[in-house]
Amino acid sequence: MATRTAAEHRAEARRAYDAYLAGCPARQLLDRLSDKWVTLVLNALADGPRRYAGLSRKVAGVSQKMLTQTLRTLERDGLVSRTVTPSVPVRVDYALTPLGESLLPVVAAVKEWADGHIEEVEAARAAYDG
Amino acid sequence: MATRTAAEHRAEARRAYDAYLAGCPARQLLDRLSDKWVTLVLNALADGPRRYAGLSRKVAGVSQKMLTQTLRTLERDGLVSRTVTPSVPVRVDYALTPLGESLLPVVAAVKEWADGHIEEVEAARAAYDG
DNA sequence: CCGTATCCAAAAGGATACTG
DNA sequence: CAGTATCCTTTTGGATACGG
Repeated sequence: MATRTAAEHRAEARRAYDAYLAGCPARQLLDRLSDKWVTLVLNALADGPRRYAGLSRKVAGVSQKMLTQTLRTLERDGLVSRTVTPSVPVRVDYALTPLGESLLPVVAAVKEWADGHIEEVEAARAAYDG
Repeated sequence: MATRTAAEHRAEARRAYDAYLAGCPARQLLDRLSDKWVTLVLNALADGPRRYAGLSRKVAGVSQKMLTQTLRTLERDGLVSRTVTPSVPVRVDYALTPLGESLLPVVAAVKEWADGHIEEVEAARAAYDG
């Protein structure tokens, strides 16, 4: 039996990790949800459908590229619906799907926690830095 | 009064956005929480304190660099405590602080949602791609 | 109005080597 | 055991220009 090098050990560990990821889609989904634009866009759709320009205003500072990219991903994942009205100019409405609605309370809770505990966090930072 | 160029408009909008961010620390905190390693490490500490190596095993695939960086940030933000026992070799324990405990249900809910809805998301993706 | 396409700078993050 | 330091690749994401 051949001696195994450290590099071979590492390569094997990495394959095992990749396999685990492939076999655990929930981990990948968790990574997806851990995106700031996802959280912000879902929260922006909390109180009803919005048009593209409306979202762009609500989620201040988001670039066209990131907004479109995030919306496409959310649509593909079944969290957001996209409705095109073929007027001139075209009108596009985004809304939470039932699946997206089921996620909303969760991401809203994250936002609320941030709102409610920012002062404690800042105090901790000041203590740590000082 | 001078005519304002498009570039100047953009620059002003960007300053306004930056100012808003500076005045809204909750937004920055939300961005922090929207980090996959943060979610994973906090969940890894859910059932009690863990040592560095233990966390490294639990959060499979995390590099030393990212684990240390995440732990330092969480410690600075007051979410995780770091306890050094000066034995030989040294022993370091990480645990959730009360503040971290208050956040745990929220991030645990995100994880649970991912676990419970991954099949629906994958079905949506298949429908979107097909 | 609602995007897409491209380029490019900045940041994230893994690999590796080394230390108390 | 629990890191730190460095290099270097990959990814992210903003700016800009253009199209249906």
